[in-house]
Amino acid sequence: MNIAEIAKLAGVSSAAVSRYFNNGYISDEKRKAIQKVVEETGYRPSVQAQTLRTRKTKMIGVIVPKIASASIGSIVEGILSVLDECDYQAVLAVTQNNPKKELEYLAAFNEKQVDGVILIATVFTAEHKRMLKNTSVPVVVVGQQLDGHCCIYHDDYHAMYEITSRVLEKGRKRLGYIGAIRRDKAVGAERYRGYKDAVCKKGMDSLAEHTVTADFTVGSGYEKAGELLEKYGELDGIICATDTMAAGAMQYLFEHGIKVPDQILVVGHGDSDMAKVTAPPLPTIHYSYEKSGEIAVQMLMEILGRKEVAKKEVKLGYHVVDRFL
Amino acid sequence: MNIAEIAKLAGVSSAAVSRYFNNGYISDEKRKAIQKVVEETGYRPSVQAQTLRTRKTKMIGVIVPKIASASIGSIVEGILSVLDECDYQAVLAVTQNNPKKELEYLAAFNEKQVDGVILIATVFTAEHKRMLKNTSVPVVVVGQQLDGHCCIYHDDYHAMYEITSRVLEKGRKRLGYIGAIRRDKAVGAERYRGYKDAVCKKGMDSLAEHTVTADFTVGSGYEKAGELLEKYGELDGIICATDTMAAGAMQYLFEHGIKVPDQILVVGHGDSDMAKVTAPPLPTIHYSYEKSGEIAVQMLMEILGRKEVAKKEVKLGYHVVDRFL
DNA sequence: CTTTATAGTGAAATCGTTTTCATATATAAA
DNA sequence: TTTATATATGAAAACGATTTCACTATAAAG
Repeated sequence: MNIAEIAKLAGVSSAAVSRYFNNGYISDEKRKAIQKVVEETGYRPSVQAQTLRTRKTKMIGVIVPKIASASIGSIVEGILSVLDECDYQAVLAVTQNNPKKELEYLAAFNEKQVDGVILIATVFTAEHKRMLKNTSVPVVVVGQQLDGHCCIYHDDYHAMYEITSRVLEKGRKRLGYIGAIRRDKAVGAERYRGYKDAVCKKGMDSLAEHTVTADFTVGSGYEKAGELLEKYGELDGIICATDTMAAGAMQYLFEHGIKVPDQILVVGHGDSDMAKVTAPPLPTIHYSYEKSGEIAVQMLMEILGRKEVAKKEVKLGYHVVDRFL
Repeated sequence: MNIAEIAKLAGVSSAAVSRYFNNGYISDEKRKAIQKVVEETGYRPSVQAQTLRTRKTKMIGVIVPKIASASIGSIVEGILSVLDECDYQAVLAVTQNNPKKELEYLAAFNEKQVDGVILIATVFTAEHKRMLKNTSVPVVVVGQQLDGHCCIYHDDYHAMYEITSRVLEKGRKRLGYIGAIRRDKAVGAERYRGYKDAVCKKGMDSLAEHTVTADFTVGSGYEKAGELLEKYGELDGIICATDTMAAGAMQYLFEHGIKVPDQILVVGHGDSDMAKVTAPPLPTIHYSYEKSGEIAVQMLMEILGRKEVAKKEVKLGYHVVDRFL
């Protein structure tokens, strides 16, 4: 059942049928005739033929490091909801934090499989940047600030600065920090910088060194909490770069009979469900993950609409989820 | 840069170039010539043209109720990893548990946008079944048993039966159950049936009525735990149909100063990270979610390979994550 | 009564492949 | 020497839409 057959049945040319579906010039008379045939046959134009001819796939590539993650899941949820409104679809690629796969997918999408790409990556290498320069499809980066590119990210620095300051204001004097790899600019570098600046501001510069690096899992949070306590002795506060790692740390403290928050105050970052269900629940930072996904799509649609590619950065705010006693 | 230009540059016909890419008859001489030109130009065949001609999209539609969920995230992760190996891509559709959207996406995918569909749904209505009967693309259902369809699911009944029995064997006598809507066959009906049969087996039939229904969120687990205690008085055990709801219940008990497990033993279902980070961590049931996604893809590939559509059911096992003292 | 603009139309070209078909050559078997 | 078989090839016909182009018919303007 193709456009030619429909045209024949309706007694018109296939051009007319095409116009019927694309609001071109067409008389009421023919419109009616075509409508009738279309309804009777249940005909739908072939998406692949349209794609070949128009060079528009109505698809957006979404590249993520992993999908079984609360924050990324929320971003993707936001992306999909707006994409659905815009009548676009998402093809999803998971890189498992493998930079090679990241570039591979970027290249594949760039080979004109999709109209645009939303990239959620943790680490941007020189090669990433090189490749991003030479893409022919528009790319929007989410979760990381990246000079010269469309991106939408959170104010990691001030968020961490503020929550650390609040912990210090509670009178905690011996903090430790469980962070992420520094090459991850947002989660690794910026959040640590916020922590560091906050402690230094109070003249407690030595605390800036009380730091270990975990890998985003509960297990690593558990392990690194132990390492932290072993290395730096008696702490009265642990600041974590993510809720997941904070929850792991909580588990360690629970198992070792250390009272939270009496002995050690633990704070997370991200406001995931996990921060809600530890005992006690964790103070944390709320980011609008879903919103960031939505904005990313809106930005992409804007770019796809007018051909001018206005490089734009959007920095989103945060708020402290204040569960301090 | 299309196949004709490459053909001209290499001094061959476009058929030869096509054969070059599809392992058809071709002489070494011409193969070399074509390879040279392809490398120089960086030519890649147009996916859309191939799709139009071959009617194979190399895409699988994946329909999920939500993506920001630990279990679904794992399934999707499994799906994507195998899909990647098979050189397929996934187009992801999130229905937000809206059955209308579910059918909508199913219809859209069926309109020949994808080669196959993996459907993760919670509730199957008559309309679902009717639509599934008339699909032209193969569909594999994950997480639910569905007569007459390819599906892969877990042994929810025996899992819940076993963990409930274990709780009873620990001497707990007054259980309560936080379940999900019964229309969700796997999580709602089967798990409840396991609970019921376990308590009845011990002659404690009245416990089968100690039940409330929550909606998969932490908040609802919290709320319904309160309701359960209010309605049925002093309980010494709470069995939950999901970890998330169990974690919510834990939060309620923590806030109300009820000791777990001394006063009330709480168990979850699903072995998510959330069950690891409550204090104490929750006994739960482990399912191989990722594996189920992998198998779903393998099954789909098998169907796509040979044209015979062998309706197949796969029931996966479980194991108890034994955190009982 | 021309000229001009506008709405409406279909034939045919185009998008970039794969695949059928007809044919040619080289090798093996009879 | 003939016949059968396997390997190799390109021209041309799909696949199913959109869009350009040339052309009417009608209305409005001069």
